[in-house]
Amino acid sequence: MNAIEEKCKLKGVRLTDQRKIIAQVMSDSKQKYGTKDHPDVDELHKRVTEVDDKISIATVYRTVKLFEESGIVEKHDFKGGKARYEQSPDEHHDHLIDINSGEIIEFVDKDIEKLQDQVAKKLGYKLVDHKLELYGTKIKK
Amino acid sequence: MNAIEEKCKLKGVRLTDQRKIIAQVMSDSKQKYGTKDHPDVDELHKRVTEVDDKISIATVYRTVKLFEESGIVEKHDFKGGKARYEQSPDEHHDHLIDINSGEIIEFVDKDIEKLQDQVAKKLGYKLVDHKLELYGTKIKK
DNA sequence: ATACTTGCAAAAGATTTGCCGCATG
DNA sequence: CATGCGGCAAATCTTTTGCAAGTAT
Repeated sequence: MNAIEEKCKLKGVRLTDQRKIIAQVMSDSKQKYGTKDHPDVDELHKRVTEVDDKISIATVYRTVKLFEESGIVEKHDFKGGKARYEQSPDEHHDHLIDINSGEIIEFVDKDIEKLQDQVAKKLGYKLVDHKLELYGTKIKK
Repeated sequence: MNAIEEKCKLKGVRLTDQRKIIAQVMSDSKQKYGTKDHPDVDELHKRVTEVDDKISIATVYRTVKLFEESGIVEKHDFKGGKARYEQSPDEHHDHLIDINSGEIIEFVDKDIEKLQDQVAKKLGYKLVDHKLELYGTKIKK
């Protein structure tokens, strides 16, 4: 059983055949597709229909939303207009997006995180969430 | 003449009556509406039609896009689905969004900026752009 | 039985575009 | 005159939803 199914069980999210397939595809996106990708709904639908071509795109939308509300997957609104998803990571990370290739590199920087907390506090706020996206071009060596 | 009109002239963007009104409304958003707001297209249209009720929402869309492509205004995709705009600031800043009130606080943190550059470089990238949004709740004292 | 799921198609919300008359250089 | 601009409505794109039928508990 993949990690997403595990979490569904844990959170009491019912696992139907369709949801299992979507869970599998999202889990696979780490292993199968080179650099871990962050597929949008269209891409997910394409992949799940390779397993079962009866699954409608509405179900994919409903399922990612359900998973997101249960904290099982994360939604990102990178530039481009379509929401993109990834399995919720064990520990938070941010993203650097290659503006030429679209490739996404994940990174963690504890110092930045700490500074964010401090900035929020200084402004009189408790930090609840944050979004950090870096956009860059590859340096040729 | 307001700052947006100035920039249009500088960049050779033709100033029609409609564009002047939109430029004025965007410039005013700093002064007139309490905390500087970052209005979406609907809100802009509402304000613009108070001056000239013939202006269509398509024109507002076309104009903010034009202004954005000329670097005169900045577009933000905060949570909420609709793009929001602000006059391009003289110096870059990031945003803290109050998740209860929707209020937006602008801030600059040079240390965070520096770290972002370093992170990108370490990953083999030249930083071209970035987006940092903090979401928080007000601390009561 | 009862409540939840799904597929389909229609609806909704944000944004863009084609067309055609109008304005501006 | 020639090119660009704006208004309107229709089109597009992503996402959501109503409904009726199917599935799981």
